Amino acid sequence: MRSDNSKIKEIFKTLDFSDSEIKIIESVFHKIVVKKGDILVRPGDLVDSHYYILEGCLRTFHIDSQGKEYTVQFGIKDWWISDYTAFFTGEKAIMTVEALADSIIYKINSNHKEWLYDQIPRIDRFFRIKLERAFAAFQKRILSGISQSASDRYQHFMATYPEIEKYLKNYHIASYLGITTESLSRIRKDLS
Amino acid sequence: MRSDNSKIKEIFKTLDFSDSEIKIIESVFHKIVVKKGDILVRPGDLVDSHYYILEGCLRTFHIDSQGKEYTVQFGIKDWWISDYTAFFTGEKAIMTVEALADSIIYKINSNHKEWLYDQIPRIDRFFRIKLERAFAAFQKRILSGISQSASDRYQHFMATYPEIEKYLKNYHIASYLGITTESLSRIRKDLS
DNA sequence: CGCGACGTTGATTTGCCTCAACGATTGTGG
DNA sequence: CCACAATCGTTGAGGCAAATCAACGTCGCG
Repeated sequence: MRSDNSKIKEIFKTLDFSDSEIKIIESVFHKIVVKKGDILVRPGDLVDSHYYILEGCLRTFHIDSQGKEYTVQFGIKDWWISDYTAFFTGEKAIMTVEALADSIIYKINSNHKEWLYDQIPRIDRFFRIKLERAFAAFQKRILSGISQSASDRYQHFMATYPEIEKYLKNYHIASYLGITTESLSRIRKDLS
Repeated sequence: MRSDNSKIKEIFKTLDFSDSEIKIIESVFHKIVVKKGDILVRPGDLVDSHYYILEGCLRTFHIDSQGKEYTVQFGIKDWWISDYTAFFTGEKAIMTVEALADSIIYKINSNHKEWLYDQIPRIDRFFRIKLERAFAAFQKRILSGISQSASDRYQHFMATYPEIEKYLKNYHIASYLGITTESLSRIRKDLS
C-alpha cells in the first residue's frame, strides 16, 4: 500500500525507516475518517488510543456538573491528541474528544505503542521529544492562566495559534480561555 | 563509592542496573547541596540542567514586569524540577528555580542526558514515563485553572499535595493558585 | 422559509484585586 | 537570650474585571 506508506512517513517525518520497519508501524496504526461533530472519546471511556491528526481539527474538553464546557486542548494537522490524563494513567476519561471539522486520523492503541517502542526503540525518543515540547507549551499556558488578564490571554492565543482559528466558534475559544462567550465578545469589541 | 551508588538506585528505583551501568550514570550526575533561599536558575540563564530532588523542596516561578511572582511548579523528594520551557526548547530561562528548604539535589546536564539515553536506552523510557505523568498532572491543573473558583483550587491543591504544605508560606500557595495573599487569607477564613 | 445555533449588548451581581493599616511571627545582632 | 526589625498574615474599604441573567439580532442549514 503505497499511499498509507507515505502517511506513516509523514507522521514520523524526523525519522528514517527501512521498509520492514514501515511494515511494522503500519500494522499498528489505523486510519479513521471522522465527520465534524463526531466524538472519539467520551467521559467514562477507557482511553487506550492516541490520535495523530493528518488533516482537520479536534478538541479535548471537559463538561462539568453544570454542563459547562472547558477546552483543554485543540489539535490540528500534525498534532497528537487524546485525553492524556486517562491515556497515560489508565484512569477513565473525564474528557470528550470531538472533531471540529471533517478529519483524517491515525490511531494507535496503548499496547501497540508499547510494543512499537520495543520493536523500534528510537520511536521512544520520538515521542519523548514530542512530549517535551507539549509539556513546555502546557507550562507556558499555566503561567499565562495565572498571570494574565482574559484579554491578554486571548491576544496571546490568537497570535500563537493563528492556523487554528478558522476551525473555531467563539464559544470554543471562550471555553479554552476559561471565560464566558459574553466576556469574549466584549473583549473582541474593545480590541477593535 | 557505596553511598552515591545507592542514591543512583533511588533515583531510578523502577530500573535495575548492572555495576557498569551504575558507573556510567554516576559519571553524569552531580550532587549539589543547597540552602534555603538559594537560586539554581535565574531569568536569562541558559538552562542545561535537570534537577532531581533527593531531599528538600524547590519551586519554579516567574516574575512579571511588575515584580509579581507566579509559581509554576513545586518539587519535593523524588520529583524532578527545572525551567522546562527553557530546558526542553533551548530558549533562555524566564523562570527562577529557588530552594524553599535546605535540599540535596542531583543534577544532570542536557548533553549528558542525551548521551545517557544512547548508553542505556531504557532510561529514555524511564524519562518518557515520568514526563507522561507530569503532563497528565499539568493537564489537570489547566482544567482546574479554567473551571474552578480560587477556593476550590485551594482545597484541591491542599488535598492533592499535603506533603508539600509544610515547606510553604501562604504567599507561595497564593502565587501557585494565581491569587493574592489577601484573597487566600480570606478563603482560609471562610473555610474554617 | 423558518428554526435553532451563535454572537452581541445591556443591567446587575459577584469574586477577586488594590491599597492601607495593623497584628503575629520569625530571625538576627547586641 | 532578649529586643527589635523585618517578614508574613489578616482585616477592612473600595474598585474593577468577569460572571450572570436576559433580550435580541444574525447567520446557516434542513
